Amino acid sequence: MERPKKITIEDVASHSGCSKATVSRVINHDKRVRPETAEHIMKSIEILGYHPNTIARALSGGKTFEIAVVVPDNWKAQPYYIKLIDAIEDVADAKGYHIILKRRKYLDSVIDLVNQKRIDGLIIRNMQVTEQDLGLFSRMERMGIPFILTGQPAGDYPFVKADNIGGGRAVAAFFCEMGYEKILYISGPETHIDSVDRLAGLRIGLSESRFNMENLYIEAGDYSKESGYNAAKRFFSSDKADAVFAANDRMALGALLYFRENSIRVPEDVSLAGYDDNFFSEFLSPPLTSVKLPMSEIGTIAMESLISMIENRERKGINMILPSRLVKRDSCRIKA
Amino acid sequence: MERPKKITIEDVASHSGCSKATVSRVINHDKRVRPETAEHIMKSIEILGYHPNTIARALSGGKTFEIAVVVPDNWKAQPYYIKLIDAIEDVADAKGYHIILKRRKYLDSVIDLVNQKRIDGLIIRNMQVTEQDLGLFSRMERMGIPFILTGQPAGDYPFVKADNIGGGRAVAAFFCEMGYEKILYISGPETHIDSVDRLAGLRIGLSESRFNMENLYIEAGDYSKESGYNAAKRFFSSDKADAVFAANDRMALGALLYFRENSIRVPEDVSLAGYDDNFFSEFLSPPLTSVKLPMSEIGTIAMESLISMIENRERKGINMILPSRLVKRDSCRIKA
DNA sequence: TATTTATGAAAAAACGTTTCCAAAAAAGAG
DNA sequence: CTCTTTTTTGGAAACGTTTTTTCATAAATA
Repeated sequence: MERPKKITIEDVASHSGCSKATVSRVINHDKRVRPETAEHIMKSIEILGYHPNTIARALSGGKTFEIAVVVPDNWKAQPYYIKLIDAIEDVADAKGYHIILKRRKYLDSVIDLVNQKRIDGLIIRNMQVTEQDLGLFSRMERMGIPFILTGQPAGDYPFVKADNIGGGRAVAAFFCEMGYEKILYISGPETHIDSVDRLAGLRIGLSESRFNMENLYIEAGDYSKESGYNAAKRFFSSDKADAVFAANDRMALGALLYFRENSIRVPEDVSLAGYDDNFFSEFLSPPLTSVKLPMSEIGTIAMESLISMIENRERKGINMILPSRLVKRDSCRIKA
Repeated sequence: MERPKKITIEDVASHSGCSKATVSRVINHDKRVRPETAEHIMKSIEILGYHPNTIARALSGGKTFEIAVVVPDNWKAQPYYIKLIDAIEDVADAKGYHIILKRRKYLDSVIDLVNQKRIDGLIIRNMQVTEQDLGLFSRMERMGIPFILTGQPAGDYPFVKADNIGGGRAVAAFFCEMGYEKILYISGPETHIDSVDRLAGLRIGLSESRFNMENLYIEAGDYSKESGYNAAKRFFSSDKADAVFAANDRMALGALLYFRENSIRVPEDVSLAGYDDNFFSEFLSPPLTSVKLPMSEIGTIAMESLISMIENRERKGINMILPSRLVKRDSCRIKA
């Protein structure tokens, strides 16, 4: 149980014959210290193996080098969040930051962290914007704690998000290229901007290819596997289409299950595409065509931007929309 | 940019007419303060809306209420880690702790946190034990920072892990029940204790059911999908078996792909089981029989135990092995 | 009644930084 | 060489707690 005897700034001061103040200035790269003095102190630091105590630093009004990352409660359902977090951590570590992970349900505890100034900033993955969110946002703004949204933009706070319109458009272009003439879109909840944007993109892309809009049908879902199943059932029990585009992969999976149960072959009888490029998509049979979200890029850019806001006391953060990529797999086939 | 004026212990002291020391004692439930005084102070705290500053607390030698959770570099491949983390966070939040997430590759930064006493404890998911790990473990022990392993036990440090032997045994019992008489085990890396344990469990279970051990075959893999594919290919190109048990789901998936390519029907021609009950297992066709790891339970117990070590200054942590559960799905069928 | 012992509360020291302010040293101007 | 300006440095306060020490009062013992 040996106590290795903490080396403090005091020790460095006495060893180098300077004052604590000067040593502090040296470690913080304050330019108003004579170069020779600085070098001398650096040597002492080296010899003693001194490392500044970050807690004391934080107390004295400095930074904590911790940021919070808030993910949705059910992030388990979307393993791509791991990519987001990994990217954030990569940037964070390079700059000496640590990340505190929080699910949305524990927002109260995040608010505590903010009030206590225990974090230098936040990255929030918000799928919708509640009153509580807005309260938190404005409080953070008042307290001067920077944050970045990586889900839905809100107010004019900084955000980094995926281009859902572009994704829908890419699917449309692909569908037209494959010769589909009758298309079913399975939507998410009406209030959910992602689903709305994807549909908007789909419409834009279809128009661009002179698709006859009367042959675009829409069934409502709620992002769940079951709702995808039911949407497919509602439509296909009395009708048929060349292709189905679901607003997310889980609904696409639901539709796939319906097709399988009813001997509708994919892609021979109907082509199918989803969105998110969820973990399981490539393992389905047939592997599912989907749109891959740029989660790594979002994480990287969000974190870089956040750090820049923290370190340069920038008030204004970025607004950025990153392109998504269509991943073509066997669930779509050219129409004969 | 209004500064809401921080309320400190000083304010509470003057408002209540007591000293900072007494207020501090009240917040920390020190019993040597007269109940009436305590109540009076509590009222002041209530009125002023005082919340102790955790950074100052930490500096003054107290706890930080932060713990680090270390996951493997490629945790992305194993989405069940999210369950582990969620369970840890649930317990943590209830007790007022925050979790700092770190991948194994950033262990240096974890060591910094330890040296600075910026965390009260750690939960480490370690798949193997390196020199660097052992160094960290012994340093933490010297510094009196509690930690718990949730992967491989090492030294006699506390751990919580899944029962791999029991899982293998359950598969064996199930296989015998289904009437399989010739079985292929696709192993993981030889050095990997999980795979070894699963095989050991398989052997135990088979013996218990008087299986003829000469009909147990083994092909080596390395946990990757490709290695599963190749293992299946090596064996089935010149032989056949009633059932295949892969040491993890990804290899089972690889085998499944081989079978599909070679028109070997699952489960009609061969039954298949994996391990981990990975996210995609239930979405395969056929859905894959697998062994589900008790990740939530591991997380809960690890965190509860860690907190108990932290708060009671317990030296000795727990050693615990939690049962795994066989999840039967359509990839296995009774042998005619 | 005088002396010791508990008990409750205040004052002060400690934790390790940063930063403000003033003093000292160096540099520049005349 | 003196006076002013600028640069560099040191002392001390501040950050908000916990903890140790000290002190006073009330209760208990002699």
